[in-house]
Amino acid sequence: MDIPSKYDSQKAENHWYDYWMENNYFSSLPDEREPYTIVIPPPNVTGVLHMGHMLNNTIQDVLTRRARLMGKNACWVPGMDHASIATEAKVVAKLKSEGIEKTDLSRDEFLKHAWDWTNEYGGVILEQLKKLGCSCDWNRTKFTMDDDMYQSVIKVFVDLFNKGLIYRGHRMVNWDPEALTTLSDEEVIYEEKQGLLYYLSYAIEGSDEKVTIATTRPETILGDTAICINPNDDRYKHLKGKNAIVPICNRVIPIIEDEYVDIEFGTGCLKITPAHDINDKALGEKHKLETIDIFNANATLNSFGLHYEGKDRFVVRKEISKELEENGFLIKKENYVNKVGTSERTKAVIEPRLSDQWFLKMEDLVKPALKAVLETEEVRFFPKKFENTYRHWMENIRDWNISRQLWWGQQIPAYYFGDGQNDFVVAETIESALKLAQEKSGNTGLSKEDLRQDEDALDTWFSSWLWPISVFNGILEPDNKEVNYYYPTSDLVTGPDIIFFWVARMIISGYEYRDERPFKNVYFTGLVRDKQRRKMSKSLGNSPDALNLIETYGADGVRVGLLLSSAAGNDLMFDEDLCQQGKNFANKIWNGFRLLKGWEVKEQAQPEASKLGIEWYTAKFNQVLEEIEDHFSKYRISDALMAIYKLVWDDYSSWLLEIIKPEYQKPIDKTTYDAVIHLFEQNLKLLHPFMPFLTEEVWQHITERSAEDALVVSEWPKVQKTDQSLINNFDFASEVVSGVRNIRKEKNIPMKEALQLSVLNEGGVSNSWDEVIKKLTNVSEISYVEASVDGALSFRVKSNEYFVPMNGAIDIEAEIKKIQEELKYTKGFLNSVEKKLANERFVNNAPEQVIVNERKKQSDAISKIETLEKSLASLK
RNA sequence: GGGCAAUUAGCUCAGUUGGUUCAGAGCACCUCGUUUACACCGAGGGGGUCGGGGGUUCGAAUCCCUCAUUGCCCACCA
Repeated sequence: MDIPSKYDSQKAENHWYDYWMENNYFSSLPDEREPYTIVIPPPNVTGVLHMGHMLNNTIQDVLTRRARLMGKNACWVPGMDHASIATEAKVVAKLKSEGIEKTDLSRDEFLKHAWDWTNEYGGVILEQLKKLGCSCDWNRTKFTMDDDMYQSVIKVFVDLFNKGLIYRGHRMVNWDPEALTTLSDEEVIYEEKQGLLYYLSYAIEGSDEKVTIATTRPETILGDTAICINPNDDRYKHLKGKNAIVPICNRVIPIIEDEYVDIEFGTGCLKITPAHDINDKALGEKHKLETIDIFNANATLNSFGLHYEGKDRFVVRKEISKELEENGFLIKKENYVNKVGTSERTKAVIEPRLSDQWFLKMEDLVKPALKAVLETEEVRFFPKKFENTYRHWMENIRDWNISRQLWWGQQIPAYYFGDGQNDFVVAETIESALKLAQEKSGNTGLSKEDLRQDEDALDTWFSSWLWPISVFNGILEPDNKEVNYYYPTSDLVTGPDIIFFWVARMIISGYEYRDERPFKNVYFTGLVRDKQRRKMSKSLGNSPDALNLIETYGADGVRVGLLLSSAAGNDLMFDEDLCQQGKNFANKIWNGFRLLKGWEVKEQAQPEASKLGIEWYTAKFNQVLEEIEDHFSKYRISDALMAIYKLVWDDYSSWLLEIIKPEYQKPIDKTTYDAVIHLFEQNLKLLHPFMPFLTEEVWQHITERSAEDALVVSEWPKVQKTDQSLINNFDFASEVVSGVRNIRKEKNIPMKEALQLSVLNEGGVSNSWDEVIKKLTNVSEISYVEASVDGALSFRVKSNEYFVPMNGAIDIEAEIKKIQEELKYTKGFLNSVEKKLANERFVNNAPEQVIVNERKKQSDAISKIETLEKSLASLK
């Protein structure tokens, strides 16, 4: 047999992935089986595979493959998200590099470029997922901008509008001056930045008095429309009812009073700029102040900026502070750390800005979604701690700003027919819009040409919140066979960073549009960090190249590496060594396969040791399988993997294979061989979800298989009743084996040299595992004796004492010392047990079983002490 | 500022309702071994006052209080 001693991952991976695809093993159609459905968190169409994806999709694949083996109709729906801001930004940048400005293009022209871009770069990440082994149903690949997906979004918008849940509002929103669009609150990231607090002096109208205010944004004084003081602040009582004069522009503004002002902060005196601060806007409305917007969309100043018109806000900040200083308005500057909102996508500093936007009322929509997670547990979170986060957000939810000033996305189906605030209609098609507009305006002469569709697109999440429904066309055809079969989906695997963006909103839309949860369980993965606990990111350059990793360690090795230490919700400290560990494991299994393949099989009697070994491992396998099932039921994926790892490496390879291994170049009996092949195959089934390629490779070569017998579609083992006594007996025997090995080690006796072993056993019962012990320790004979053996080294297991006769002189002193130490420890242990038992309060209060256990410990210790003392006496 | 979580071996983490030798696992480390599946290996071994302090209890890694440190989330004061 000529099998290389190292597993060649690359060869196997290409071959078996093609094989699975050719046999359609990943594709799913509704049938009579129980469905198991996962919808992929659609990666951005702009994205390339990073470690976060690797982890996330490995977990999904493990769950999917396991479900498939368990006989369920497994359906993992892949797809991509059009990611409006990110993609539009990339396309704009690309066009710019070609000398084309977005503003020079029509909407349709721009969209054509965007589609070209999507078609060229879009599928990359999905191809990479195949390399990882992901068993998605690729026939079902969806894109959030596909026609049917697009139509679903439009239909939902119209529906929500007709229900009165979508409204148009003039609101202060988070404006990204770089992307020239609005962001939702969730897309704004606050960062601490070192800035300055400027103390500015404003003159009081009609007097020589001055008042000092503190601001971090001196450039906004040109938009000031009031000064505000706290009515309880005695320092400023005399200013009530007076006016102040804004420096530079010399506008006269009122001094108003409001308890909102913090007397302690700054000077206790606040300038109000309703156009550029959310709190100022609230005060402005309350006190009916004028609103002066001093910025253009790109955050340069407009004509209200006077001589600063056209300059960027940060440039102006520097220049205006200089001008203020020169003219004596600047009293002082202080260092000040404040939190500045930045765009998640472009990193630009957010500008609060007033504009017309579309909003979705959340208050009522949220109710069933809140209940499903926190009361009925129809949707369960793993780990549970994220329920708190969810609750907090949902209970304090604000209306969702769903419009974006972008072209790449679903265009808002609102059509304007006049200039009035209410001169618009919302409809799925322009035809029905026209009809509605004619009715609303009373003008039957309106034509399509008179309608202008809203320029804005919808927030990307407004399409992905429908994902679990729309991938099965459940919005356009709510009663179709597919959605009825696959929905609700089973598990969702995603990161906690999008719990609000996506998870919560899918639950909301699920109840609104299916009156049912979108998924039963949500598994939150952690973030992948590097060894120094830094988040892996492109900008830091600390993220290893995914495909390189797969090439180096094999997809299976990488999968194992990622999963070995990633409890749900805990960040994963990624270290390539983990992949090495995975690769080593793959090689270990590979060599187990080589060993089996190398044996000559013959009809002959089965050795007793082999028979016992097979029986024991069968029991052990079942015991561990039970553990594994328990881990899976709690989504403890890495614990499940570790249980299998130890089962295969320790119990199967180190113990079972050594027990049944025939002598060198001797054949193995068929009974044992068949049994061990079966057990090996059982192992492969447990391993398959984690290491799909290696296991399929080995599976197909250990036994001749036809295509329908591929491992990927075989059957997950079922838990059988376990004979615990087999496991207990083995554990005992393995302790004896360790005892002998220790003596070999201590005395440097090579394995080749056979030993004798004597047992002093009070009961005098022979151990049925002697054959196993003999084989694993190279003991030629085990004899049962009535008294201690002279000239021998000894060790004890439970109350049995074992002797290994030595040819040379025994160091009696050392033996005595060893026994004395053991005696000392055991006596100390007995002492503590007896102290406990002598404590009346313990005996009275502890449960019965605990006391029984303590008494057992006591009697065991006593008999062990007896044994030890006898040995000691005989040595002396 | 408010909330949540965490702190156990060098590293990454288990430890379910307090109670069997409960102080564990994997990796790393050390010693020995190139024996005929695998040195990507085998056999053996060392290593922790369970973040500090206090309390409840017959009994605490586990429950309570407190302090410290770290992480995350929410809000945001010019």
